[in-house]
Amino acid sequence: MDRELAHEQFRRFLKRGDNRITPERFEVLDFVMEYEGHFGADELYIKMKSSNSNISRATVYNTLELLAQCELLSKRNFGENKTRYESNVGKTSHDHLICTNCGAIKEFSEPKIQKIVKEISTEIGFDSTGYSFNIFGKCTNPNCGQNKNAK
Amino acid sequence: MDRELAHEQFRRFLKRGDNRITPERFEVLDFVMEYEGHFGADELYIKMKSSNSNISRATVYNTLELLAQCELLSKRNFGENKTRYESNVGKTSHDHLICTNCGAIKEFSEPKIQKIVKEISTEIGFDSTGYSFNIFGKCTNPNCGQNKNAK
DNA sequence: ATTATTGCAAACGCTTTGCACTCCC
DNA sequence: GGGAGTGCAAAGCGTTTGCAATAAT
Repeated sequence: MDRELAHEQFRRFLKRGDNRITPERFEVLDFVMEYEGHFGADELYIKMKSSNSNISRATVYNTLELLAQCELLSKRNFGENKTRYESNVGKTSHDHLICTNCGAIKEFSEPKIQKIVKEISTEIGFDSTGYSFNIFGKCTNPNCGQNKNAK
Repeated sequence: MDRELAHEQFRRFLKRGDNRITPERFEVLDFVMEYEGHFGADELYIKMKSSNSNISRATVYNTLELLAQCELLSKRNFGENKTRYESNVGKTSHDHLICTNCGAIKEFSEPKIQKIVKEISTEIGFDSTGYSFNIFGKCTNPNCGQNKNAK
C-alpha cells in the first residue's frame, strides 16, 4: 500500500541522514499524501491546525523540505513568489502549463526534456539534480478569466 | 543605438496601451539596461536611490512589470521566492543552470525547447505566451561552495 | 544524559496597497 | 481640468529565526 511504502521510504531517508523519527514528521507526510494537486506550506499548516493538529509552522516548513529531499514531494514554482508542493506518491514525473488568465494548471509529460537536461548539463559541465519547466499562456476553457484566484 | 531603440520600443508600447509617457519610466529603463546579469526589483530601487534618484518603490515595481510586458525585460524565478529580472536589450533568448551549492548561474540556448513548447501547447490546447526552464545542480567551479550567497 | 526537534511568537525580505500630491494628456 | 501616475509609509504575505520546553536516541 502506498501510504506504508511512503512511510518506509521516509523512515529510511531520515535514518540515513541521522535525522530523528518523530510523529510530527509522519503526520505531515500523511497530510501531504491526502492533498490533491498543489499546495503551499502555510496552506498545509492551516489545514493541519484546523484538523486539530498541534503541529507548528516551523515543523511543517522543515518537514516539507525533508520530504522534498527524500523525493516524496516535488517543489514547484509557478511564478508567484511562493513555493508550491505536490506529492509524488503514486504519480509519474511531469511538468506544467499555467494559465495566467484563470490560474488553471495542466500537466504534461515530455521525455525529450529529461534528455535535454542531461545533454546540456554534460555540455556545460554541471552535475544536475533537477529542473523546472513551466509553460505560461491562456487556456481554452470557455470560463477562463472568471476565476479571481489568478494573478 | 540600443538605448534609443529601447526607448522607442517602450514609448510605442506605452502609447498602444494608453499608458502615459513619464520621465520616471524611462529612468527605470535606463537603469535596467545598465545592469549586467540578473537583479531583484528592490535591489534596483536601492541602486537608483543611492544614485540620487527620487524614484519610489511603487514606480520601480510598476515599471518593471510594464517593461516585462513590453518584452524589453525577462522575468525569472530561480526558486528563491523572489522575482529576478534581466534586460533583453542586445541579448538573445536563453535559459539557465543554477548551482544550488554556490549560487552561480550559467546560460544556455537550446532551440529544441521552443519547439517543444509549441508542440505541447498545441497538443493540450493552450495559447502559450512564454515558458520558464531552469536546470538545478552543482557546478564544477573548484571554489564552489564557498559563496555564502547560495541557499 | 545529550541534543535534535518542537511550538510559539516575533522578525524577516520582498511585494503590494492606500493615500494625498503631481503632472501628463 | 481630469485622471493616470507618483512618492511615501505602512501593511501584507510567505518564510525564517531565536528560544525555552520537549522528547528521540
